[in-house]
Amino acid sequence: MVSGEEREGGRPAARTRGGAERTAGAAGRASRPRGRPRSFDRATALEKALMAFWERGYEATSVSDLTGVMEIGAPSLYAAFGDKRSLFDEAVRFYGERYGSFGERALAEEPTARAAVERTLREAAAEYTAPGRPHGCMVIHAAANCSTPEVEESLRRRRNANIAAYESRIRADVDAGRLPPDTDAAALARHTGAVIQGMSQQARDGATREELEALAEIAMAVWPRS
Amino acid sequence: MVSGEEREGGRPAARTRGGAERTAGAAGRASRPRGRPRSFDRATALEKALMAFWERGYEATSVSDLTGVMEIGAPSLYAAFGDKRSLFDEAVRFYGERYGSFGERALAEEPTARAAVERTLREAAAEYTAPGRPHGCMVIHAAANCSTPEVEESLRRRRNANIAAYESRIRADVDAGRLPPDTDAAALARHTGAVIQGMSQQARDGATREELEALAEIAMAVWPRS
DNA sequence: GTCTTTCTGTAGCGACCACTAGACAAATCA
DNA sequence: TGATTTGTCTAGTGGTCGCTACAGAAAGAC
Repeated sequence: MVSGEEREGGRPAARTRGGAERTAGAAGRASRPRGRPRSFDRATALEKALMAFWERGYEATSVSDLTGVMEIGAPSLYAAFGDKRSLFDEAVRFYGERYGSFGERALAEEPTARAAVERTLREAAAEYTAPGRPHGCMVIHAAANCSTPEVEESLRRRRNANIAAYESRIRADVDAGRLPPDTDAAALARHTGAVIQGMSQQARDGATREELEALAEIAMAVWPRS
Repeated sequence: MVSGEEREGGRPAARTRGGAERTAGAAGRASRPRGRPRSFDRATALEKALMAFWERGYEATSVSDLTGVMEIGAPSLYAAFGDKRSLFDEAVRFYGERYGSFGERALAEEPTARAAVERTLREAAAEYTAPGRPHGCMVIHAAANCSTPEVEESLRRRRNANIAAYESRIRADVDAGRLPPDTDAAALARHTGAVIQGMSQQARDGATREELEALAEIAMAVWPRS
């Protein structure tokens, strides 16, 4: 095939030929690609697929659904994106860059973990209910009921990594004295995660009873001191 | 058919003939059921089905999976339970009675909403991670990615009803003076729900941005006052 | 124009889905 | 002993799943 990249299964890899990277050849000779040009825009087709996956989840979105919303035939989909799994992975990556990065941004830009989490929660309320796109977080919802273990595992690791990111940021604030030294960083991070995806989701993802009990105890602090 | 009960589709309804309700006839004549007796215990088969649905969700649990764990043939399943939807509904009802009622019990038995919620959270940490059965809450997880709208709607109403129950109980405590009068009962109820199923899940179920923002603001109260 | 390359549309692959017809088995009733 | 009733077993049904072979269409290279 064109370049040396091949997938493990022997199927040819999805070729990418967007508007930007069409310089080819060895000596920088700017030649337009040979053969019949693609009749659809790859990026917008990917975004349509993302919306479908986000709305209905991985399993419940059939290739027929995808070709419908992307307005292309099945062979074009497979030529451009590989298979359903690869298209989903690429959609999740696109989602992470475009829609799901407000939490990381807050962690990077706010001076304290508290400010970062407060901003994250405020933005999540808006992001998760924004009009014109599916509600909620794609990473949290698209893996449920998934019968493909690899997809489930990949998304689970993303969620746990998010919680770990909160935890390390909180721990850094504790070490720096911006939070009291007796702060239970792990439990606090799990509380933040709980407000985002819930105790039940975390239990499915391997949290222990002790971890959930610590989360529950901290959650009680929101109650008024009478 | 045996009795007048028929389903709308014209298919015969699932007949129940467990160990307790085998008195039949008009004049209380205790006659054992005619015909070949069922070769499996309906209740244990239902519990096996419940575990499968709880573990994998509705869509991802095929009838083939069900007949496997229930150790019966497909015709026996359909004769005893109707169809996959009916079996799932019955399993959810069974789950609610057997595993998912600790929240309602706490609301009924504890003197204040605070105590009820505190106990519920503590018990949830144990229930959601109990060994020997699937982790997490079946009602929260079994509907995700579901391509059957009726199932999704039914479970969504259950979740919203749970939140409404918390809200009314909190409102009762506010009215009775056991909580400060400026308590935002709806937001507090949504916080409790959030710790159980998360902001994202609620956004999928129709919560508005304003509701989620109120939840986020209250969740910040767990942070230490420095 | 012809050749080569690449994409697209039709049409269909085998596998699995939820579900069931029909023959046989096992119980009660007479 | 039949006759009746009901459950189970075998072996499928039509439908959808993810995926693809193949022929034709549309571009550059010559």
